[in-house]
Amino acid sequence: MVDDATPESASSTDAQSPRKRQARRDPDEVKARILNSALTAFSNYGFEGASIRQIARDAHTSLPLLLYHFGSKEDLWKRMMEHVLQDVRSRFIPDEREDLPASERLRRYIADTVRQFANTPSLHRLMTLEGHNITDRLLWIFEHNTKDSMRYITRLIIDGQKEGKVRMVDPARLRFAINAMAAVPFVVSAEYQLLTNKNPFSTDEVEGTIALINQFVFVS
Amino acid sequence: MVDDATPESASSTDAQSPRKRQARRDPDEVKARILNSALTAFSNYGFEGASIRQIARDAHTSLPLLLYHFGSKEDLWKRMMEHVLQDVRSRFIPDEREDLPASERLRRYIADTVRQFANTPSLHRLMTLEGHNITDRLLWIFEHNTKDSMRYITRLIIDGQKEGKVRMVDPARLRFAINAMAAVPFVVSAEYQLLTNKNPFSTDEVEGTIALINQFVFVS
DNA sequence: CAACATACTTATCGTATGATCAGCAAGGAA
DNA sequence: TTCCTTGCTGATCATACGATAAGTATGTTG
Repeated sequence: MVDDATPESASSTDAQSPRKRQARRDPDEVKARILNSALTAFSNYGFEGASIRQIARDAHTSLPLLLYHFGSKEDLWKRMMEHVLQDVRSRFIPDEREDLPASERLRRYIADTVRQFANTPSLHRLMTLEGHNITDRLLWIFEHNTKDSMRYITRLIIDGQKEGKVRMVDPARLRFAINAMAAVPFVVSAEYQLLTNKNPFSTDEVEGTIALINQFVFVS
Repeated sequence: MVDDATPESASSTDAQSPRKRQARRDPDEVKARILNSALTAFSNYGFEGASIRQIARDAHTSLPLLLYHFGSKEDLWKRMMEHVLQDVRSRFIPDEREDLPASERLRRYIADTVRQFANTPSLHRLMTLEGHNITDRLLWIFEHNTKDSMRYITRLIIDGQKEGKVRMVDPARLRFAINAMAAVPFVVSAEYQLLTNKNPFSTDEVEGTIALINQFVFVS
């Protein structure tokens, strides 16, 4: 799982590692630290606001080494994005169990999505930061993630509506609403905390958010 | 109204202006241009990502003049925020008509909020950019806007629930959900357009968004 | 051992950033 | 007419930015 907060990461020099033992210098470790720092920085400050110098500093490395491993700021952004999306997918897609009715799979998707954003609030922040303007980076996200995800959930909504379980509203609009409600408490967590005196990441709040979305989406 | 796109602004050298006619040089005009450019830049790139040099350039002025009028980047941000919040309030608060039931006022609040975000998507982008971290700027927004707004709408929700018109869910959570659904289509408008091939700012989409939120909030 | 690739460092590039200061020009008030 | 405030410009500051080049260790492979 992507670690959103701490720079620590599992070493790849473990016994079961397939590659030959690489003595003391392990580039994968510093790369992982850089990717984690990059996630924090890009999601906090946006692409142009983030400084790869600062990212290198946070990862306890130097700027030239960062650029040696990742080439450029743009490339670092993409590698970071691939890293975090791969992590998302690894915990998501498995639920293709065709034996479940669509509405039930939608219910699971909602819960997974909320927990996903709770675990990795940076992800949705990244998409929010890019989502207002058509840039190369938005198109990149769209091709690598959004498009497939959208297709999948639209299917679920339509099938769930046929089952009579899902409220009859425009699927695209509903998907946006689900995403919005699932993400916003974590994206603006500080504001949430100021307003409600509650930690949106706590189990109670996460479950409450899921329950609210379910109330909206499914017909009673 | 705050103009989110064009740098043009109404001149204050009109005949009805109370201040003495000020010859050719009118600082208010260039100040207005700067504020509009600042809104665009800060909401696009975040506080640290935005460049006051570029803002000055967009406003057809120089950096020293910008700093002469606004002092510093931080101060410009605050003046810009005051400017946009004042504009929001001027089109909002009037609906304090006590003769209407709370649920009806909530219905109006929802429609106003959606249209507000459609008119000034930058505003919510600004709050999203600040909302994840407790900074001086977030606290500033909180004190100057969020707190009062929250108090007002929480009242409406609770009263609406007493009237039996509003779904019985936690008021704070409901407010966040309303805000999220009202804002997100405009905040990530480019993504919205890519996914749905529809313009979220069009009248049809705005009204559709309002209708969806109403379906969720009010009991049938 | 020699040859070579990989990981990394130091020094430096040109440019952009936020900010300051001295000076100037154009009113309005005395 | 003199003075003073206000609006504005040009030059310049130290610092930060993304990026590159040259060189140095530390392996692994032949």
